Amino acid sequence: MDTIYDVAKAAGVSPKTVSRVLNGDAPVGRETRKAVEAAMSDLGYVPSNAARMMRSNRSGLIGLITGALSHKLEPMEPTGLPDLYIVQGIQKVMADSGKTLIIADTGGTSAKVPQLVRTFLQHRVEALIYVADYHKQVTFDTGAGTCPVVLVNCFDADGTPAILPDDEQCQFDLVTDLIRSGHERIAYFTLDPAMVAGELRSKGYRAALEAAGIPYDRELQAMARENIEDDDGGLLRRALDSVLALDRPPTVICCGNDEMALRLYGLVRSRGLRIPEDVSVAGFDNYRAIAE
Amino acid sequence: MDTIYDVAKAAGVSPKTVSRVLNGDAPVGRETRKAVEAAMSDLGYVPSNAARMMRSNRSGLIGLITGALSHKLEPMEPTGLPDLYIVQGIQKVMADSGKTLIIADTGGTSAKVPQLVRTFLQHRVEALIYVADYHKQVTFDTGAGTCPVVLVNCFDADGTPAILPDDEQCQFDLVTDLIRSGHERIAYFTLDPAMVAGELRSKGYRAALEAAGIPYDRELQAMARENIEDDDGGLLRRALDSVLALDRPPTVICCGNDEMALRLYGLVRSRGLRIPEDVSVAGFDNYRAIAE
DNA sequence: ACTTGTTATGACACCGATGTCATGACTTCG
DNA sequence: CGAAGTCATGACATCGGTGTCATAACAAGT
Repeated sequence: MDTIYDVAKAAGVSPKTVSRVLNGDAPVGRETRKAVEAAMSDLGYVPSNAARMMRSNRSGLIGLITGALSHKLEPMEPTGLPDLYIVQGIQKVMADSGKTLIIADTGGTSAKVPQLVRTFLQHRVEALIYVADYHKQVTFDTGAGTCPVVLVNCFDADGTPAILPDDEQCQFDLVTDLIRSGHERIAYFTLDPAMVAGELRSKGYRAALEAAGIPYDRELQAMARENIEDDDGGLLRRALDSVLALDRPPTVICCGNDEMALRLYGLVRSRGLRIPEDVSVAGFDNYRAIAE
Repeated sequence: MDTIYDVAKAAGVSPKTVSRVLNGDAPVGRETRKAVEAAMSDLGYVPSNAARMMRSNRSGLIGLITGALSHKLEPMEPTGLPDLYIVQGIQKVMADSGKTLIIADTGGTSAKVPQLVRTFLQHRVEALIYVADYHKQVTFDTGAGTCPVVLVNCFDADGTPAILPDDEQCQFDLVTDLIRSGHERIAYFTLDPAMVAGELRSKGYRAALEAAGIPYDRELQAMARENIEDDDGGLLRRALDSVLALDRPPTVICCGNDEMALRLYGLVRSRGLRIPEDVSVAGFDNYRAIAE
């Protein structure tokens, strides 16, 4: 692998001039530039990022830590925009802005995170991004490092910059839409209350009802958590039966996430009800696979 | 960010000794080592990979180019082990062996590849891995670079090292298994003949029949390509009808991939046939999502 | 006791780029 | 016409580690 010196010699100029051609940070004579460019392509020269970085202190690297790669094996996610999509979007933006993204997967266990952070710091990443698999609170420790961190789909107690889905607003919009379509009896099956998204969406749900002047009916809201392993779906079934047994059953049921909606869909039909004539089912996350 | 010199000063030793502690490439006195380690953790020292690499010429980076991230948006893949799984596996191996994986996504268009390769070469990756979305032939140009390349799920004309699924052997094994289970009339619905995997699997299919002494019946093999956009499923339907109309219809139908199997499954049932009493359906790729 | 070998350590150059400063040629303006 | 400014270029130090070699202390073998 040849260096900037080889190029300089081939072009009959000084290394610094080659550097200037590379970076365009200072004027270079037309003829000189052409000679240098010719030499570079002749030799198949590729500048070394390592050397460049040593002097300029800009690595051009962004470290991304996530579990998106591994947990995609289980197509079931608690809730939210699938993190793989987020990773994808980030990758695209980085490529466009000339940064190189280093992706490390936690493999599901957050125990590996410090090790991964360390590796990234060794590569002097300019920033660290942590993408959580669903909206939640985390603690993310860079270990005394002073590297900028951005949390995506999660937040911590220290006020680290974070990008979060606006669950409350979205749920508000969804319910408002339903009301506008003529629904008045709107049930809402919530997620595990420990989940941040669930709480926020509940707020959005109630706010939308209030805004439309529809009284909040406790009986129309039920916990039907889905992401607990030993839940065989009984909660969801009981929740469905209880709202259907009401004097004024709901005309639409909102689910905490799409996967719940999918299962509810099956349950409703097995009760002999038609969708959407008898009752509608609304999801939230809009998985592409499930939407199909 | 402090350097090896700061650590050396704090520990009262020479920089080289710190380096030795870091790399363990030469004996270091017990006391000295302890002092250095204390200094390192005191200062929160993280070695710079860039500097290390300059001298030692080992970047510890592996470049991976794929479309796995982006095309996962469409859960439908022509055939084969989903490449995301492959990427995942590679990531795991790399992490274990102390290498850092840089992943770049092509975003679906291979036009970006040269640019990505260039970026990776700038980072002086120790090897390049290209993971194709399905078993096929490609041309992968490093642009005069002398970087080791490994192709996964694809191959090129130059004999570049490649890791490929053994489609022929697998199909052979599958059909042999079916024969062992008592099947004799085994239909095979192939993929687009332009696909490498399809061809190989056909060979495996015929080889298995031959090995078992079952004559190959042309009428039991039909092309029912699935991955052509404007194919509305008519090919598959016609293929099914034609084999069912035979004097001795098949007792099992092998599909070129799982997705085809899934659709066939639906078609067969809509014909009023029971599975597996009347006819069995065998897939190939074993998608986890679909298997469920 | 003397050579040889091993252990522990430091001095110094070097990897390949870029930042800083210097220099020479040429313009421009009062 | 001389001072000041711009353009094009090169010399040289420097970033933070590691490879090479030198050196000193001490143990072991003859």
